[in-house]
Amino acid sequence: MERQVTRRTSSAEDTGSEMSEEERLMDQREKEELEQHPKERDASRTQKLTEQKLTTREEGKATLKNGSKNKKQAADDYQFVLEEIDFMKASVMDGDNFDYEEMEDSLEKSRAKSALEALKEERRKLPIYPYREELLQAISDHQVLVIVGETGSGKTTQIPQYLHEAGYAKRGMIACIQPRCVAAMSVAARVSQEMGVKLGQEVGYSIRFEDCTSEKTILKYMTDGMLLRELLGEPDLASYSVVMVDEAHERTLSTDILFALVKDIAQFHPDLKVLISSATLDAEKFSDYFDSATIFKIPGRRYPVEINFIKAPQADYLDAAIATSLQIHVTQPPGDILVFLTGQEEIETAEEILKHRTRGLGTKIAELIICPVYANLPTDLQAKIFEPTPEGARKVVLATNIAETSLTIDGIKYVIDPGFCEMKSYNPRTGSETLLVTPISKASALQRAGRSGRTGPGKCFRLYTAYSFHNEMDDNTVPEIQRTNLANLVLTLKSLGIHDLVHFDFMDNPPSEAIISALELLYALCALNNSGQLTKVGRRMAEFPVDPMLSKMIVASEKYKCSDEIISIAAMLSVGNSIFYCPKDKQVHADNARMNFHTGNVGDHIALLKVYNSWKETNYSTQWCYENYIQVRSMKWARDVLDQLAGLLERVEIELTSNPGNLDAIKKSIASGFFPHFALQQKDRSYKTFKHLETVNIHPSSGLAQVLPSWVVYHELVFTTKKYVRQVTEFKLEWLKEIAPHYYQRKDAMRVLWAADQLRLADVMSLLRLAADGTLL
DNA sequence: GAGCACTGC
Repeated sequence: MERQVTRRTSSAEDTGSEMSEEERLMDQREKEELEQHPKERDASRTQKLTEQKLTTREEGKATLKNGSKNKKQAADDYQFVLEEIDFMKASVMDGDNFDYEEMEDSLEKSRAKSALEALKEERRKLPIYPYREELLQAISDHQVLVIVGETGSGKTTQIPQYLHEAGYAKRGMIACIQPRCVAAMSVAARVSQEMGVKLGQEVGYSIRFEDCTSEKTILKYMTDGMLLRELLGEPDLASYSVVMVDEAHERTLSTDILFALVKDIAQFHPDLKVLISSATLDAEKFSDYFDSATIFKIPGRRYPVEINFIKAPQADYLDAAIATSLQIHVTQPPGDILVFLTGQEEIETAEEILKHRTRGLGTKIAELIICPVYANLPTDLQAKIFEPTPEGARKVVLATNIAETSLTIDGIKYVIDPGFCEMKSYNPRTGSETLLVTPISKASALQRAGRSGRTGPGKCFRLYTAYSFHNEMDDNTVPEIQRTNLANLVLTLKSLGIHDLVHFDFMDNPPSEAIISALELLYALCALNNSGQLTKVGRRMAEFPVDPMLSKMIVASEKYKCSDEIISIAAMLSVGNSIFYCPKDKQVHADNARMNFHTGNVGDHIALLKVYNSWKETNYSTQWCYENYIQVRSMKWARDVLDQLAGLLERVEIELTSNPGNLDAIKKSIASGFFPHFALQQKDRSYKTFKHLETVNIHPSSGLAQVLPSWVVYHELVFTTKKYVRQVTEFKLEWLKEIAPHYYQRKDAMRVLWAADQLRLADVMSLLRLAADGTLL
């Protein structure tokens, strides 16, 4: 039943001989400079690097202008080791065993005939088309099928249609699960066109904040989280005949849970068909997990991509990436360049250096248009990457991982892959998150390389050695379930009635400490009782699509009569760290604008509330956002979340009450959810966390970073260059008795007294009093 | 004195 993708292999050496003389010269120059300035990557690098570049690159100009000597040696000194990786050759496969006229007749009537003709022609040209019958047979023969479909095979748009044409929709909806909502929307739109029906009718999509389906819907494209939420109301998926999990290799937290639940459901519902569609090498793993499910392979349509590894390891990948971009620009045929960098800061640095260097070269080289792109970049600036490159110019896109899966840019012919990305991992012991520059996996490297071969043959330049690739890089990225806080996942599973989490059949087990600390947290929040059952509080909390400490804060706001303020704060916090936009060149202005919301040192939570309310007062003005360096996109998202939370309040019968003047009530509600996140100030401006005795600092972006109250409650603890607490609000120790007497014990008070350095006398006294007067057990 | 990417009845 397995199909092998046809592969094309060819000699690995030939590109080396295509190097032009200029290229060799550039190479030589770059290498000399790299050797002269070996640099380690460190936190303060940016400044240094920029300064250095601005001076040393002047020499590069001279060399290029004069041309010069020693070409042979240059060629020997610096060259890429070339190795060709094989991809499917672009081909049009024919084969015609399917009657489209018949399909048409059975579909809705209202449609443009000629447009449909063109679409059906396109459908037939997709690589998947010749496999239609065989695929349908396989689905009919097996309840679970793993489908390996390369990019461009047409699996996402065609398989649900094939299933519909084969009559599966008569038994229930055909769900196609996507990891991203843009994909769900755009694919649904495309499929509705192909079927000649109106979007939202037979073909629809369902994503957060938008349910574009109707009674008639038979093909439903939806996000993974959406199906998970639906499962809470319909645990047996009775309204579906087929669930196809697309892009399963991305392994989001939600899809990992879905795998386990769907596997379980399938055992009791033999009529439910399960399709797992994965693009990469881990099909075997999916097959094993689903009890040796059959694997069905479909070739894709992609152009060959030539892979080049660097010969010797580079001291600094950013340096090497910039050098390589310029080298490509000067020596290679037209085609845009995509460079994968780790973050905003790095992209801004690279942009500055590139601008300076190309300016230095003046008219000696063709125009190089530099386009930065990262998730936090305002939408209007992001749009620049999609503008067509003018004749004679070349575009270089400096992107984060956003370009690996989320954004597709046409016209990219060259990919530069330094082999790193910034990744979050979670320490369940301390509850801290770490943001770390990490080597990417082989799967990720393949994905990146593939970005150059979408519209024509491409080239990928990897800034690491072939040896590193084969011997040092992991095959796959560690799945999210193994590097994230599981409190929300555990709450979801508990509300589905799954209690034995340690023996739960995950595809990759999360660390048991992560499950245990999640259970401990839920117990501390009173969401679970002694026997691990969901309490009434827990059931209410599970209704809210936010992390448990946030949902507890919301539930607690009922008591303090400030649910209105609290859901606004929760909505703003759930947007994450992207409310404020701080471009490097306007940092002072942006910082000033941000500090305007901190008057009165009310703390970051209440500052967020002020931001939201101020925006609301301007009638949700975009202009206001620009003036205040605030991301419009984030604010709109917060508004949608807020609407949703308000609706859910009603559902769990919590009255929407406002108590704007009573800041203490708001702070107490926050603390009711976040009491595990208390910290005490030490004399050296750092803080000691009450429970885990971690030494932390208030994040410099906080309004309280200079104020330093004795006691704070924080939203999150992130470990970047230091351990920072972000989103901080003052808390009064005497509130502890009211809020979390069950959580902190006398021994915690004594331990923090013992562990903290140079406490203020007043704080020592308060702690002793707390331990002595019976407040703490 | 700091900043990966997604996403949720």
